[in-house]
Amino acid sequence: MEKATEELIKQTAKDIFFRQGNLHATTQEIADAAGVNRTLLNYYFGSRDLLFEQVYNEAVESKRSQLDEALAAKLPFREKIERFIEVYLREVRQYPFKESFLITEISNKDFMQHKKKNANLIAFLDEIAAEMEKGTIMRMDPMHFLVNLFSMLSYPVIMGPLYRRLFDLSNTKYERFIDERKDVILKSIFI
Amino acid sequence: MEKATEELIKQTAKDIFFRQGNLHATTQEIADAAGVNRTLLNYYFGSRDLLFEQVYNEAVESKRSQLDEALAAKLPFREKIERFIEVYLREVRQYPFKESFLITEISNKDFMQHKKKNANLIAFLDEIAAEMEKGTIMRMDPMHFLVNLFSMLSYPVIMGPLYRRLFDLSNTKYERFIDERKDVILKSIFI
DNA sequence: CCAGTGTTTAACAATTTTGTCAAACGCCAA
DNA sequence: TTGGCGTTTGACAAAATTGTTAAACACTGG
Repeated sequence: MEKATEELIKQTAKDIFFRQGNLHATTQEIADAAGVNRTLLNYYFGSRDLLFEQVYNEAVESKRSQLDEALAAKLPFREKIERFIEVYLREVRQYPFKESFLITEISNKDFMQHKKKNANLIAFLDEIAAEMEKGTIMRMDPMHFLVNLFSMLSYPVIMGPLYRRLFDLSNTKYERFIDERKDVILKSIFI
Repeated sequence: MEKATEELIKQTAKDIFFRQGNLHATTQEIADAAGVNRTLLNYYFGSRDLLFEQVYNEAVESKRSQLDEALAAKLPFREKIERFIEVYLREVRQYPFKESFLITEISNKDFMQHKKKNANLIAFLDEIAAEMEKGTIMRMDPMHFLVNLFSMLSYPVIMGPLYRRLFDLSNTKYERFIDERKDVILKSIFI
């Protein structure tokens, strides 16, 4: 019942994919980084693809539950948004390549179980609509409101490496830039 | 001087990477899709990596020039933004995985030539600042304004496959959703 | 027509990556 | 201590991917 190694391998893989951004790492690279024999990947996960599948599914699931949790919090609307931004930014800065990995993998694989439409999400969309009635945020399809929020949060971090070059920014400058995002987003969203 | 085949191969590669989203396509897959012998990839490009490098560089360059062109247009601010949104949306819908490809490749390679900071970009940032003075858009660091715009444009398309699953949306529904983005973004940006 | 030049192909070789298996190891319980 | 069981390892095999070469081909200019 020694799950430590299995977990170590999986965590190492996630670190390589999500943090270092080495999106086509080989099993050898993962094993080396974890300090174990490559055979163990097959022993515990069967094959490279199955390891990827597991990592992928857990990443999607963690994203989903993270979103769920944030949306279900018993807080006033604005605070809820603020907390969500903080949580999301922290996560996306820790694992800047997580969403990129999901995108590169989603095209190939088709193993995501189709779950029922999220109840918390529906409730939160209503909450957004109510807030529009109150006039604290702009009127639009609540779905667009949510997507705007996600976009402004994720995109600058995901595309950091690209825009740093496109705009010729230094790393420290870009770091500072990301730090400012929370306030910018709040100002952009609330009237 | 028969450049047709070389071009065919390169275009096919771009189609596979940027449109189909097969971000780790093999040389064989590319050759098959182009209907040519795999050896030609080596004949024209030397190696797989050099082909990737060329595709990558051209993608970055096209993005840069597309941006440049839009920013340099002699148009009133709002129309300039509108046109930019249209051009960008058309591009990003035609090649939804282009930016994802750039992100997955940028980490490995280091072959991008470092160009001087874009003059048009600087001019446009001033233009944005002037517009804030006029009060037609919200006050913030012009860089953030630009990033907000990029984010709201790109992210929903890039992450389409993911959020379609996360939110359990049908394809046609998501298509319609993207269609609405232009108006939503304009409403979100202009006061 | 013919030589020459650039293009394309098939067969082969090399490399890289993944998968398998039997044996060795370590640890706990009988 | 020893037998058993899950874990780990190294050596090997298989598969997949990329790179190379010589020859066939096609076309053009002389």
